[in-house]
Amino acid sequence: MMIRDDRTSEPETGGARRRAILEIAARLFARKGYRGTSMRDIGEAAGVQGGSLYHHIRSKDALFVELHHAALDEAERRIAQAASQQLEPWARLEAACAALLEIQLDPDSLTMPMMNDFREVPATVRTALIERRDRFETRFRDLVANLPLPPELDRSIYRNLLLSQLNSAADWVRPGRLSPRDIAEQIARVFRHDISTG
Amino acid sequence: MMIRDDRTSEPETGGARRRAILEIAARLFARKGYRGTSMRDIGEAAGVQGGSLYHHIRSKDALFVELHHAALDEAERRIAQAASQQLEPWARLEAACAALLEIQLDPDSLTMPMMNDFREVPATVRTALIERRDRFETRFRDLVANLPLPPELDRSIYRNLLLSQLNSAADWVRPGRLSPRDIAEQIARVFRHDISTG
DNA sequence: CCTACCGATCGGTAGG
DNA sequence: CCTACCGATCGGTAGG
Repeated sequence: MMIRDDRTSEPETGGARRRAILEIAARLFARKGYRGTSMRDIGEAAGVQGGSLYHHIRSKDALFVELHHAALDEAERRIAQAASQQLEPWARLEAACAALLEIQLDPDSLTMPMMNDFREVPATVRTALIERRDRFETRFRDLVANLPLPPELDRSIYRNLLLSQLNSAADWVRPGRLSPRDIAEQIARVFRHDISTG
Repeated sequence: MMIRDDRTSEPETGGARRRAILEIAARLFARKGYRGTSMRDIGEAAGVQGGSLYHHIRSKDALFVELHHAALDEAERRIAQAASQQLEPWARLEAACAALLEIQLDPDSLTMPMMNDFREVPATVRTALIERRDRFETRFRDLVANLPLPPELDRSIYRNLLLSQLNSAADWVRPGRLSPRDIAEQIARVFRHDISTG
């Protein structure tokens, strides 16, 4: 997880301390969910009292939204980078899938894995999350638009199916058994349907 | 949601009252999740105080597990019934997918939609849920085993991909826009890969 | 089925 | 960054 550090500051003070706290919070949210992670949990992991965190953040809600946005920022970067290495449409799609899966399946990526359980989050937070996620998913629109799909496949549904497939992978993949690339390859094979060549 | 009524009793007393409470609780759990639904919420929806519910149930945990198991019991029945109407392997699979999707996408089915967020549930409950779900998913093993899949598709991964696809549909399908059958048809098209005919 | 309460926990704040 | 606390809410119980 890359987190911006606005202020110029000595190591382990100011912005650096804040960044460390954000990373700790991200790990906890990813593992235990929004409601399952208390401010006291975060404080304990950071070696301070829960109340002391409010020197660095405004509220639990704001913290979560900030982490979510930073996670999607980084995911977009990595996916764009991976796709740009490929020219052929299916290869581009598979590279993007592999990049997203690597993020979703890495237990230490601190990046995304919890970003799907929108229901356990307050309504105001949910609105912000969904808006950002919708923008993120737009990045897959061109990737899918360039595929030579047979006409009986609806591209909008196809894109949603692919994205939900990628996002739900963490729910069933047993860590260590299958690599993100293995899963990405199988997903690519299932989702590959050329209009001409079978 | 079908809930067993063990005792013979007059309408709206004993078992009937209990069943009504279970259905109310199932609806709330489905909409708000486990942690997002308090016993007081359930009591309010049932027209009683939260504490009064403990005359009918032992604990929130036990209530949730009971609802989960009843939901999977009914889902298994409906899926088996739908698949049995078809002979051809792909048709059987599509029928099973449509049956499961109808359950997952019906906001009033009181049946399953919340059964995926295992992370917000206590560990002891989670164990029971996962065990039951694994047994449920076994029902799809034969359906997949009978498909004439090309050898480069791993049947175990394929089955997991299909199930997670079906289970995550409720997260993105906007109710009313697409029918469960439409989604099932598109999923069937994406997942259909014959070994011989393209 | 109710009132009244328990111990625990939550997000957050005051005041230093 | 701490101590000490707030008001709210939680699952659950006692006693009727």
